[in-house]
Amino acid sequence: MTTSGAGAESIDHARIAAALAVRGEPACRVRDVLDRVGDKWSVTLVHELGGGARRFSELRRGVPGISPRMLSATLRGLERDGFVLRTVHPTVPPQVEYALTPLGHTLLDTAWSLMNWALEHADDIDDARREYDAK
Amino acid sequence: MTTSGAGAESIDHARIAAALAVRGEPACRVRDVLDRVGDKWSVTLVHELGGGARRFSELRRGVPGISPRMLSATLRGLERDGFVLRTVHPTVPPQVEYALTPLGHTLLDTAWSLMNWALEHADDIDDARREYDAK
DNA sequence: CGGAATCCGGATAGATACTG
DNA sequence: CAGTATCTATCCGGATTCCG
Repeated sequence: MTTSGAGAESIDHARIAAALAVRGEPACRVRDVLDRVGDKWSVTLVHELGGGARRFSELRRGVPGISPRMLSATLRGLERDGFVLRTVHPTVPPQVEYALTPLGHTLLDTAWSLMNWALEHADDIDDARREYDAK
Repeated sequence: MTTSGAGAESIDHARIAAALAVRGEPACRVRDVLDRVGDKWSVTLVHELGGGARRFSELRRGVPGISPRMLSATLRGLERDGFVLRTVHPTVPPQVEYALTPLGHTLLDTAWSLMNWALEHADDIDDARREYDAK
């Protein structure tokens, strides 16, 4: 058993099991976080904002393929959960800045560890797929 | 130990950015992993298998709400990526066991750190939502 | 027991056009 | 510039039924 660095020291196994068992419960944000990590743009945007505050159109350029609709909707969700702070500067033309909150930065950290795991094991996954598909 | 889940020590920022930018690329399993973590049953099943090998109907009972269709499909996906080993015992009636591979265990470790983060910050998220919704 | 096949509804997300 | 509105395609996942 690899008792690796973070996450292994004090996992509340029972609470995680309970959190996974149900959706939409009050104290069970585990499912919400997994859903968010899995949605199409949230992690990408959080990652982008990890480099510093960005404006709407900067994000639009920095995240190729995202539509204004999804950019707006995803940012609103991130803002609602307290991961992103939205600041409107009352200028003409209007200027809106998005930045990670401290909470958003901790999310980015754990997302990084997940993505880093994915990079480290990408070859293993590819190998397994080739072997599986060979049959 | 090769990987510590903390994620702060040697993140390949550039490769992660590249991996997030595109979907379905050869070496970019980052997106695949995020999608898998976000899908409805994969993490739950991996978590369940973390407790030891299980048979199909054991999983069906152990994971309330899952349909045989999604159980089968999710297990096949996990098997294809090398996270789960499927063993058929040629008995009557047939008996099939699913177990985590070593790779699957490392996935479970990183998933744990993510879920643990979610548990730790569930209150923060709830607070942020209440504040946001108040407006 | 351990699935596969089929059908179907709701959510997710893309494209496009328009506005303060 | 920073979004919203609408319309639509797609896909995920649930229910049901059947098979080896």
